[in-house]
Amino acid sequence: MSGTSPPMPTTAELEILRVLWKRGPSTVREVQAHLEESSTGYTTVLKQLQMMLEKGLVSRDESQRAHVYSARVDQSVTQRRLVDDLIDRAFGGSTNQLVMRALSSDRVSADELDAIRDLIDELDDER
Amino acid sequence: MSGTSPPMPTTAELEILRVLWKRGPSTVREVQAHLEESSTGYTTVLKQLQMMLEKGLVSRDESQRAHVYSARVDQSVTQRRLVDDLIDRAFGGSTNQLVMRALSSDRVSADELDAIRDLIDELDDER
DNA sequence: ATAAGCGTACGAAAAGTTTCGTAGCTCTGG
DNA sequence: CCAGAGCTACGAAACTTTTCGTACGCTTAT
Repeated sequence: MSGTSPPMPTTAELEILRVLWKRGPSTVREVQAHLEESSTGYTTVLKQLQMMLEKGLVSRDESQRAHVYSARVDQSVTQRRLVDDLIDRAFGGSTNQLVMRALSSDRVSADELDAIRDLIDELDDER
Repeated sequence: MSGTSPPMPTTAELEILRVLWKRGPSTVREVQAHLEESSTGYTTVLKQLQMMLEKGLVSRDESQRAHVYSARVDQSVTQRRLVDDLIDRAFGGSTNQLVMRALSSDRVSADELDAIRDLIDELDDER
């Protein structure tokens, strides 16, 4: 079988994945139009998508003249992998410390704190 | 003044910083000995530290034959920057979502959840 | 039928990252 | 005094990532 999961997306690849996650299957031109940094040239985006196909990060439908690309990796799984990677690289494997660091930033509203509290209560029950 | 803060550390640089944060000022050899991937060659570590000096990530004391390097960037500030960067790149700027994603991973113990709950209560009071 | 437009494929430049070989200096034990 | 060990400095190879130019094919509107 093919056990190996696709590699971690690079920064540019992640930007593209975010467009695909948000919009669903899209052509190169559509992806390019919806990139934040839409200054990125058309062929650049095309090339990126071709490389991402190679890596298994996206799939494509070639039945139309303009190929249609779809994310092949799940958003939540990818986010999880990125977070876990950062936890390992910068926090010595402690999820806890990452969360503390993220929360002590003064950008989280009271409502959001409530939502997190609820999640913690839920998780707590499971343990 | 010199407003510009040092650039974000790369993966290899972060590994070295982690040693310096943990051990305090160290020689190249000491850093190399304490790297997880201690298979890294001596001159590789030396070169890294020289580049990090150039970038302003570390400082060094040359009063001894074996130069002594110190982290010049704060651990918590660096962690914050890395987390913020990931929040922007992968979570559309939502600290909240990153925290939720990190917590729903089943690696956090009940005690740790308690600690986070306490932090949230504290933060909540401030708002 | 033909030029303009839009699409893919491909090669490769430019920049950043990681790694190490080699040269050369200084200190120390025999 | 001299060989060897230990250190720094430097250059450059091997990769990866990002970006784009160019070539070429298909479709269509005049």
